[in-house]
Amino acid sequence: MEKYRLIIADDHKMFLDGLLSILAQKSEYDIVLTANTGKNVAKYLDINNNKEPIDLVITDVNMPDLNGIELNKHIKKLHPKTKTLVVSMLHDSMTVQTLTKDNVDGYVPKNAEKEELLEAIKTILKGNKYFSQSIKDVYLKGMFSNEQSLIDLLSKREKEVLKLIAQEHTTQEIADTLFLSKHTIESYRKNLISKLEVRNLAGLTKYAIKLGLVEE
Amino acid sequence: MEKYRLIIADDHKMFLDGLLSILAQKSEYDIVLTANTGKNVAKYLDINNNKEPIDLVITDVNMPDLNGIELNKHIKKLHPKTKTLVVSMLHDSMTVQTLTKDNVDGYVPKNAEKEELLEAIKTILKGNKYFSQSIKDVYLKGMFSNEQSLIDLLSKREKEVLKLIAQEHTTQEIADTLFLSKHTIESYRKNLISKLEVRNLAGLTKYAIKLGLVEE
DNA sequence: TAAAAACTCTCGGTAAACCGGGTGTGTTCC
DNA sequence: GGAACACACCCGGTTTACCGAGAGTTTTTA
Repeated sequence: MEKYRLIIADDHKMFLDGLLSILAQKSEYDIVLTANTGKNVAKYLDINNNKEPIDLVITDVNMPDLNGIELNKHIKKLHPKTKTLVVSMLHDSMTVQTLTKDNVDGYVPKNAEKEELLEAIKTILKGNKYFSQSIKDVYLKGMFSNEQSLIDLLSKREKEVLKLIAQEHTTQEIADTLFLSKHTIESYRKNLISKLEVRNLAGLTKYAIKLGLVEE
Repeated sequence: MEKYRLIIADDHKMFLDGLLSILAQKSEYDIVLTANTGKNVAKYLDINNNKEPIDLVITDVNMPDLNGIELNKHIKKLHPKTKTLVVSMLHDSMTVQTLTKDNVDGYVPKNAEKEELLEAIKTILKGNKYFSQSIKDVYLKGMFSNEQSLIDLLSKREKEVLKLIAQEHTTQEIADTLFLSKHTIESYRKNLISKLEVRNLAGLTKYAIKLGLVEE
């Protein structure tokens, strides 16, 4: 019998060990590689995938170097035959939306039962997609809420300004930094407040964090 | 041979399954209960601990209902013979400081090897403490950095005001809410900005998030 | 019990943010 | 080829935030 070839990527070793324990009981899976960064997975695929293709990469979202979102993008672009399953503890609508947009094959939260994980793996290897109900909920909620397509709600310039705002710079400072008029930055502030439906700088800052523009 | 009686609490079922797989291989441990909230653990201990004492509770920090910090506090107060081991993915200095202050018996990050976890469990059951090197680092860094004892840097009232500030309320609104003078709230703003060494509302908001006073 | 902190309040002034309305470019996409 | 949008800019006016420099009261703690 031909075994399915899997890769697991997660920077929490204990979780990785746990996953390994679970999958090791299943004879049909061959864990080719475990990694704690996305980069290691990408590197492996880039070198070896043509000779011995990988069927499925199971990955976390948060990882150093190359996170799950980037890793998925990389795989879908350069190794389209390799399936991807995201297993993550964070499942905000933005992450879910980005990943589905990037054609991820499945998404299961870490608080799922192991049975569901096995079901997801099986489904994906058959060529179908698998998303946990909670992920679907988040996705739909995101679609119809004010957070709708938060990703491209803001233009590049707006994000740039928002970042500086959240970094505690004043309008004047930002204007100087970007070689723009103070009035321009003031316009951006207005637009941001209205677009993001917040009241003031506090709301803007929270959004900047949510968008990953600034560190907490 | 008398088996050690353990409880595991984590709201990520997959991690829980993983931990179970790892510990099930060891005959000396008896997993009496697994829980996905701190409350369930507390409840179990309160009812059964006198009859059949639990030797060790392994717990995550982030859980609904009753988190790891609160759970540890509860155990140390009402069930002092029961040891506690925190296994968590977040290990900011504040959390570590609070837990050590509350006399936790050990702290291991989730990205530790399973061997280390088993070592930690063994050490604690012998009556000693176990902290991973990375946790010690965080603790020491926290001691000597400007984040020093962030926990009690702010008074209760200051935290209350900071929370409202980060929730996008104006000074006047906060004054009305707390039945205080507008001037008082302005004083708080000033003190907070100076204490937290930030420049404006953006910085305050970020701190409020860091302190867990507001949602992102 | 005395000192330290926390909590409350005052005032006067400046700087910055926020609001509502605009104008005009260029690009992108049906 | 026109609508939609990003991008850049302008203005007057109001509100809020921020700064400095205080002071009195209660509560906690050494």
